[in-house]
Amino acid sequence: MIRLTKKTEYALLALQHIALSNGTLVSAKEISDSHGISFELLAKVLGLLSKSKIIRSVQGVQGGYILQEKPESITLDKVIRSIERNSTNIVECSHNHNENIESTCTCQTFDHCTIRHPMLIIQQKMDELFISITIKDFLLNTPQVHRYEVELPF
Amino acid sequence: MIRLTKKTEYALLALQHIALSNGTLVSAKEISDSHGISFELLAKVLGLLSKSKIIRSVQGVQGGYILQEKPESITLDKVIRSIERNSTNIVECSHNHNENIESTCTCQTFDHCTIRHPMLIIQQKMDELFISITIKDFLLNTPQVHRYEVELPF
DNA sequence: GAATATCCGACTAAATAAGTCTTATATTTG
DNA sequence: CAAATATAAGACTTATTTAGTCGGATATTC
Repeated sequence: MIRLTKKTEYALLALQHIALSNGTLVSAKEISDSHGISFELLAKVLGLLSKSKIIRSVQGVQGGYILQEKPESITLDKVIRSIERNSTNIVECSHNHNENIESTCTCQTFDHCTIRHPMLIIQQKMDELFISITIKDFLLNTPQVHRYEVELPF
Repeated sequence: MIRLTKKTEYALLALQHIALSNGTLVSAKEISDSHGISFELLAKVLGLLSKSKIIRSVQGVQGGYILQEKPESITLDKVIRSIERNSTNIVECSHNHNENIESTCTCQTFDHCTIRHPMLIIQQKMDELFISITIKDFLLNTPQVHRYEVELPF
């Protein structure tokens, strides 16, 4: 199946929630409760988003998460690359085809692969699509509409 | 991961191979041998492509497969829908969101899902992308270039 | 009738995804 | 300082999906 993982889904849900929270810190608990999703799994996802500097975390009582980038600069591409193991590659070898790194490719037909070129084109178009979508697209046409009222870190 | 399955990869490989075979019947063995892939798995894939009328099969000695549609009308979308279990849905519920069928959706937040709308947009754009790519795109810039020499069934 | 090829379903194994649990660390509040 | 709350991180288990294999049936040609 061509499918975003639950982790990525939770990431988008969380980023939307945080973006709509008027620049205040939001805890993992608040997000998991309000969407009825696993707290532990969400926490892991938030950890990954922190590590890739999309959000910033504050520990301790009254701690939580806040965006570290503008919603319109957080692309779906960035989110997926933060969360999913093999980023956005649609076939096993596309990273080898793409970049000139030493191959750990198990594809037996690599040397005479006849679909390498068209696959690269598809890969490129998917990347473009994922780059064109941002968290800003998750803020309109949603149940709540909020506005930033406090100073944000960007 | 966002990834086409090996089955879909094999389907594209096979369709390219058949399209380049001058309208003659091609056996599963020929395709699996020439690309070094599992014969059994490929045979299964070819069965699915036959069932969805993308190719036509002929049993018996000298049997094999032939395209039943023009390369430019065999879209990646059609291929994926023939092969992959849940077609091209990027999240579990997008088919429920899309069509008005009775939901078997396990998503707990369905009734108040805040990312439903943007997800649908993404789904649509991916569908458009997959429809825009056809087997014709797999016939240029490949190692071999052939031309149809015999009458084809379309 | 033998050889070759598709057809089809059951089955196994490997890989990935999803979810849980535990412990550690940081920060605020009383 | 101690308790409470929140993130951080890694090990672990379970479920689901994907990949691959096997065996037997059917159709066609020679």
